[in-house]
This record gives sequence, structure tokens and C-alpha cells, in this order.
Amino acid sequence: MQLLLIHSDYIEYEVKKSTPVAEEIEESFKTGRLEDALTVFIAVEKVDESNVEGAISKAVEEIKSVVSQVKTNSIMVYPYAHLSSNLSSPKAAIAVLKGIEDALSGEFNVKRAPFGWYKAFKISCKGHPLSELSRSIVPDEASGSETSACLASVKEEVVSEALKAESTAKSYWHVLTPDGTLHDAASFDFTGHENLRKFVDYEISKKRAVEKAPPHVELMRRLEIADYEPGSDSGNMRYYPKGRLIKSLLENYVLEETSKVGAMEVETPLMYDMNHPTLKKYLDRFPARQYSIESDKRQLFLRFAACFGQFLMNHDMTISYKNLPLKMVEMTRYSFRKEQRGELVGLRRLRAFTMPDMHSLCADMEQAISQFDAQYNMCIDVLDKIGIKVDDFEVAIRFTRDFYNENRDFITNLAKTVNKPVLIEMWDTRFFYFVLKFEFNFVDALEKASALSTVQIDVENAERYDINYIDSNGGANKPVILHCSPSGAIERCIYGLLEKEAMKTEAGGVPMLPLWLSPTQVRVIPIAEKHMDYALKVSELLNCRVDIDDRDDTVGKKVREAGREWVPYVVVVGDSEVENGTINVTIRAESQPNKPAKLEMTPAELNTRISSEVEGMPYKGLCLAKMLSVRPKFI
RNA sequence: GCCUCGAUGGCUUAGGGGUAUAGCGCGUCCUUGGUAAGGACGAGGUCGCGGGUUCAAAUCCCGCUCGAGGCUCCA
Repeated sequence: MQLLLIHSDYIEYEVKKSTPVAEEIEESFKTGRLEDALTVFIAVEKVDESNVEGAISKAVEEIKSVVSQVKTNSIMVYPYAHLSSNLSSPKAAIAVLKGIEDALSGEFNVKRAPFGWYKAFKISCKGHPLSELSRSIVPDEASGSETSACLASVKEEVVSEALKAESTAKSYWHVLTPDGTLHDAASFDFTGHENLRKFVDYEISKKRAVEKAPPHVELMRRLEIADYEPGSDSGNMRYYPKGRLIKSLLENYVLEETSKVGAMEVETPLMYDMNHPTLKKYLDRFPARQYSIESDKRQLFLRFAACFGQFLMNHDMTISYKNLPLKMVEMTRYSFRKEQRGELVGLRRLRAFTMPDMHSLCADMEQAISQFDAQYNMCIDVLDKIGIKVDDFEVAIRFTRDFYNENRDFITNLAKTVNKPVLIEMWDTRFFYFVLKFEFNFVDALEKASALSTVQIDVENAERYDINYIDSNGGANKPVILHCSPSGAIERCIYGLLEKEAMKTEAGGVPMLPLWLSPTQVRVIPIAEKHMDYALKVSELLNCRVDIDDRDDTVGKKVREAGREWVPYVVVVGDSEVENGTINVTIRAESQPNKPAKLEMTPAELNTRISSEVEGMPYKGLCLAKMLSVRPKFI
């Protein structure tokens, strides 16, 4: 905090004009005057935010000491930003200024000039040796447990309005069956819908009965997919080559699917100006916490979705009704959300995650609803191809009462599409920017639910970002905007796949990733060194990710390791294969624990089999050396 | 962010006021082996970080970092 203290015959001010950060004030506060006063010009700085109370008490101490020296009883607390190039947030500044005013007012005649206004002022400096002083104040580090009430109030003020709204929004819970009946969720008979029961328990009663780590956390490390990175912030992971390959394939797949429905891929910045007027309002309507960073004088925040970039782009575009529905997509690597520390778990909930974010500008609600329907079906298909089937997730549909009353048949049809009961959350009034949304929620091995795909109908942001399209009469109109993440977060898809396989293992099955996502699709194991040439030849005949276990180990051990890596096809070659020109293939998908499904075939036959299995899905080559003997270990 | 629990070689771990186990992995050598771990030897640790108590701390106390569970929350 910077202070400039001036002992004056008088100080008077008059507000002229408010700035965007102006505090609201009463009429009487608009002018002020003090005689024989110490005027304290104050610039509250960034560092003061870490310990607001400490900053206040230090400043008060300084001011009191000067007041006693100049022997006056009147103090004017005057916000003066120009004393510093490293200002605090306006909210913190107001808290500090008020705090100083309050602390001094018991003992002195104190006035405070309002914050955030252009003010005219007159001051008459006495000119004696002590009449002009300046002070710099740096507060001590805030002590952890003794967070001051004052700091807490500053922190609370930056919580978005949407987060606050969420805690007061009254929800009505129902289960909608495909026949169109709306049941009360509390009394619904979940027989035959165990997974939905778990999901509903999770959503409504917030039931938790877990005391162990989710199985995917161990798997993501053991399979060398991803790991914690202690050198970063919590929830920011490192991805090993296998993890990067899987992510890359998933990202490419989702982008291809959005491209098929006409979405244009774009790229937008990761960070935005927190004080941009439009963004500021949007921040207030989105229930997420942001990472904020300081850059010179600007306060920036890291995006938590691609909405900003795309909406700002839409705002500047010239859009005709002929262009609608207009779709743009970005694979956000990353989206950042500063989730509370205790909320972070493995790949399930992160602070930096990769999410496809597609927005569709629609001419009106009718077109929006028809697009919503199409995207609902696209999401089902995308998750299915990724390996998460309709049976693996539960549907939640959330809307306002008005929207439901006007679109009952449409909503019922969504339940019909998945042909099973779905969870309904209804609100009396619209708390959020959307009138309708659905999510597909994966229920994991520990009965925890988390959202994957989602589509929302947004009726607020066209207005906020001033996005227009020109209709056939030449008039400007506001589109209805759909937000869609076809797969949900890519990391969360991996979490889902791993959890699903953990459950499968628990039930006595053999776990594996879908073939198109398996880092090694075929592992060739030569029985002895003399079979290496043949092993190489076989690997060259196969059109997929093939590696060769050329290490000096027994066949038994190599087979075991291939199994631990979930390799879908394990090929063993020895004398008889060399002689016959065949390969001996263990097919993981058809195996049971201790009962491998083995088949003698030619490399060409295996090729045919594999290509039909991965048809239409993206492909990339091996992410590690072909020879296992030269591969490093990551874990 | 709050509450509870935890952190010992690359990984999994035993132990616990007197600087410490074992298995896997890694390296060297032997073994050329037909479907879930062949054998021998060897290297590798200021016991998460910072303070305190003590003659002595990896061990007890405090703080921090990271992780797990709960509250809360979501893609």
C-alpha cells in the first residue's frame, strides 16, 4: 500500500463521474470537506490482498503516528490510484479503505472520499516540514488459520453470482420413464435400474460410502498413462507417451465427429481480461472458480471453457440466417477451473483439462430444439465409439418448469431414445443462463457420478455478447446458442474407461481398452533369438501398432507382461510358426482369466480382423520404440 | 477452502528416539527358453520439505507441500 500524507488547512472534494469500478454511494457522500486535516492519499496494492487486515492495521498505525505529530484531529481517507502501478482489485481496495476509516473513526473525525469516481479536489498544504510525507506499507504474510474476517469478505465477494444462486436454487427431482410418466424421484422403484439408483443417490441424497482410492488412479499410473505432477498446481497432470497417444486419438476422433456435423474448428486464447465488461458479466453467470494471473497492470483469468473466445468471435462476425445453424468447435487444451482442493481426484476432476467445446448459433428456439435433439444423439454415438455404452452412463435432464410445460413431448422423446428412465431436475425459475440441459453421467466403481457429454440451450449470452444474425427481412436478430461437449472432458473419458475395466475385472472379466485406443495393438514375442527375423517380418506385415518383446526374458514372463499392459493381441512365434508361415495369436477380448483364447492364423488374417475392428476410428503409430529392450520405464 | 488419514530407494512396502527391511524394477553374468514371474551377483535411501524438543529425530511436536477419504462441486 502506498500512502501520501498531507497536512492541510482544508481538503474538499466533489465527485464528477463514476468509473466502471465505482462503489455505490449516497448523495451526501458525493461532496466532502474537512478543516485542518491530515489527508491520506491511498493506493491499495496487490500485495495487500494476501493479508487485508494486516495491511489495514499497519496503515492505521502509520496514520496515527503522523496525526499525533502534526497535532490534528481530522483525517480524510482519499483513494488515489496513481500512487502505484500494481493496484489491488477494486473490491480489496474498498475493503481496505473502509477498514482504515472504521479503525480511525473511534478516535478521530474521519471522512472518506468515495472509491472509483472521478473527483475534483482542492487541498491547501500547510508547508511545514511534516506536512508532506509518504509511506510504503507491505503487510505480513497472512497467518494460515487466522484468516481475518475482512479477508474472508473480500474473497467471498469474488465468488460468482451463479455459485451463489446455485446454493439457493430449489430443485424438484423426478424420474422420467420412456412412456412419458414423471415419477417422484423419492418414491420411484429402481428395480432393474441399479445404476440410475446410484446416480440419483449421488445427486440428491449426496450419499457417499467410499473409503478407498478410485481404481483408475492406480491404473493410470501402472499403465503409464498419466501421473500427478508435484511441480505444478494440484489437478494439473503429466501424460506419458501412452497417455498422450490415447488423448490424441480421442481428441482427433471427437473433432472429426463435430466436423461431420459441420462445425468449424477454431482456436482462441487461453487467458482473458477479467475486467472486460462483457466477460465480467459472464464470469458472474458461470458456476466455476477461475485461475487468475497478473500481467503488468492487467488482471487476467484462464478460460474454463471456449465460450469466451467463440462468442467474442461471433460478435464480430457477419452472420446471415442462411448460415444457421452456425457451429464452431475448439478442443480446449486446456480449460482451467480452480476447483477446491478436496474435490480433485485422479483423472476424474482436474484443474486443467481437455474439453471439446462446440457452440451452435440457432435462428430460434425451434431450431435450437431440433439441434439439441441431433446433438443428443451425436453424444450417445460418440461415447459409444469411445467405449462408454448407453448402459455405462445415466441421463440427467435439467430444465425450468416453463420449458417443460411447453415441450413435454420433446423431453419424453429424449428418454425414449435411450430407452430407460432418466433423472429430471426442474427449477421454478431460471437461475442459470440455460433453459434446458442434459448430461450423460458416468457412475464409477465407487458409485460416484460425473458428467461426460452435455448440451445446453443458452438464452442469455447472445444478448450479453451482442451476437446477431440478419434475417430474410434484413433485420438483426439474437440467436439461441447451444453449448455442446460431445464427449465431455477427454481425461474424464479415460477415467471412465479405466473405471469400467476395473469394474469388469472385479466381476471376473479381463480388462482392456478399445483396440483403437490401445497403445500396443499387437505384441510379437519371439521364443528364442533365432526367431527375431521372423518376428520382425511379421511385424512389418501387420498394419497397426505392433511392438516386439526382444528382451532377454522367458516367454512366460513376456506373456504375463503383455497381459499386464492389456495388449489386445499377443503373437508368439517359434519354430513351428516359422515353418508354416503362421502366427499364434492370443485374443484378449475373447479370453477369460487363466483361460486364454488362442488361435493359429496368418498375419493377413489378423490384419483383416484388426482393420474391421478399428474401422472409421483415427489412427496413429507407436508412441514408444518398437523394440521393448530400448524403452525406458516411466513409473 | 474446511475436517480426517497418509508420505520410508524408480515402484510396492517392513520397522520405528541411537541414520533402516524385503519384493519388484534397474545393471552385470549364466540360461536360448513354447503362453501369468528361470538363476546368481551388484548398484541404488541425508526415511516428502522447513523449524522445534533432545546428548541423539526417519521415529516425538509445530508449520508447509503433495496424495486419499468426507463436506462441497463438475467436464
